[in-house]
Amino acid sequence: MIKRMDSPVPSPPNTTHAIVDALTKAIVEHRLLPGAKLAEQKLADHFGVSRTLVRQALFHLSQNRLIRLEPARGAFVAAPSVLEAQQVFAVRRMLEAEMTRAFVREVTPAKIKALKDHVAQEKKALDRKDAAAFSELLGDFHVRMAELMGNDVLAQILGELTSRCALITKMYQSASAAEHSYDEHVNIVKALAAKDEVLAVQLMNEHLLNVEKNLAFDRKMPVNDLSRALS
Amino acid sequence: MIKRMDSPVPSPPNTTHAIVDALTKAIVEHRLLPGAKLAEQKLADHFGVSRTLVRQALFHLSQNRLIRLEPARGAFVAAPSVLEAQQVFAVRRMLEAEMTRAFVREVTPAKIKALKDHVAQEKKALDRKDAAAFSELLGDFHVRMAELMGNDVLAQILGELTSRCALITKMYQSASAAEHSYDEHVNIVKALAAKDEVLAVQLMNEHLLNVEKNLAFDRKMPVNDLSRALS
DNA sequence: GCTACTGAAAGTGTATACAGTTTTGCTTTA
DNA sequence: TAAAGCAAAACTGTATACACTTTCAGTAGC
Repeated sequence: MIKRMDSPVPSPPNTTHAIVDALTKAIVEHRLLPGAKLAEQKLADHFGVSRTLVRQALFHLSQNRLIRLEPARGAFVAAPSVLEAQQVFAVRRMLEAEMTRAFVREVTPAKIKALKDHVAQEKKALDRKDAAAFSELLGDFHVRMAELMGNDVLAQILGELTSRCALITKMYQSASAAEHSYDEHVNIVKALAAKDEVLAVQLMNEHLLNVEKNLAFDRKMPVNDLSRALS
Repeated sequence: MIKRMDSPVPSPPNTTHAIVDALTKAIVEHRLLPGAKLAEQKLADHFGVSRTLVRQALFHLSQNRLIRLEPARGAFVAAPSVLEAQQVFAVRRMLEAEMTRAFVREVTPAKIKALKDHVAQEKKALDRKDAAAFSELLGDFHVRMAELMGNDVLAQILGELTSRCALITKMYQSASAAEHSYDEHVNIVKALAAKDEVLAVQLMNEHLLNVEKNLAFDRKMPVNDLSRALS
């Protein structure tokens, strides 16, 4: 039997993880809307497993704050409040300002190239109007920076925060406000390549503030149903 | 079936959470040493519940990185590598530098008083040589700052990071290096009260660097057994 | 017509059963 | 004696069973 060499953060190819991924994707891509109920048996039927594995997946998602578990009532897609959204963004600004500073200090051509490649992917998704891929890539840009710094802990935390932001953004974003983000990423990479620490940090900070400011914090989101979203 | 009323936690929201808390405490207080195996049935017997609840608790702990889950082999108390320890501290420095900056900007007498009260508690634990309580209070100082800023997201992330640091510190700390931390907390609070942003940030940064520098990154920790640690 | 009850249906929380894997300890063999 | 092999024990992974709670439809009462 063959033993796999797993990456530092174990991403087992087990069923639970597959369910987590599928649900995460459905939630951040807004196929499952905030407030939607996630009934265990229905999910179990859909994925062809028992409730046991579904429950494990739901626990994971609740720790990532993508769903809410209400005792004896079940799991619901999270509907982050305005306050929570602002707190998430505040934490991201704290983390990413310092991350950007540190990035400039140990920047290399290879790292810049990796970021440019990523931004190029963003452009492609934007051009072909693939909103879902584009949105995911926008979040991944920040995770990519953390990975390039070689800090797995940072990358994981940022990954969780960007997932939450994806949900928040989808909930509150006024139409087509995301396109500016691409340009801002381009400018951030330029500043990083020029090793301009002050500018890079400022651009990153403004970028995050812009994303937050473009949210329309006065929406009410509807609830939709489960089987359609996953099919 | 017999429901046990556990003395330490008066009214836990649910049983799983009580198990998580008990194990977290045992791990960060080093009654369970890194590498120790956590067998599900033994834990279930100890807590008087079925394996189901124990498994839920173990999942939570693995997401907090306090334990490692190896497929088909079971759960083991985490033994953070030197690299991981450095990454955790790096993230804390990033977060807490900015947190300190923000704290100074919206400091109030009430917040200073809260921090002074906390530091006083640290002193009491130090004086009565209660190492476990002292260690926990040292971590809580940073979480308390986040809470006082009213940012729950930040507080939760810092809580997880300080838990990991508690484990790391216990693993690698050379004897009695923790006492400096108390003095450093005192000085940080002074700088915050004086609204000296630059000094406060510098002190916080140096404090975190000191904690990290005092670690002896050349230890090997033994493995111990389960039933004794929880009794 | 509208609210208050009631019982069935659906759903969650926990325990248990069972299959497959790993570990262990004994026995065999060179 | 030490290494290899093998079977039993222990343990994990998943499914299922069952008790208890919530939800909901339908009915009685006003």
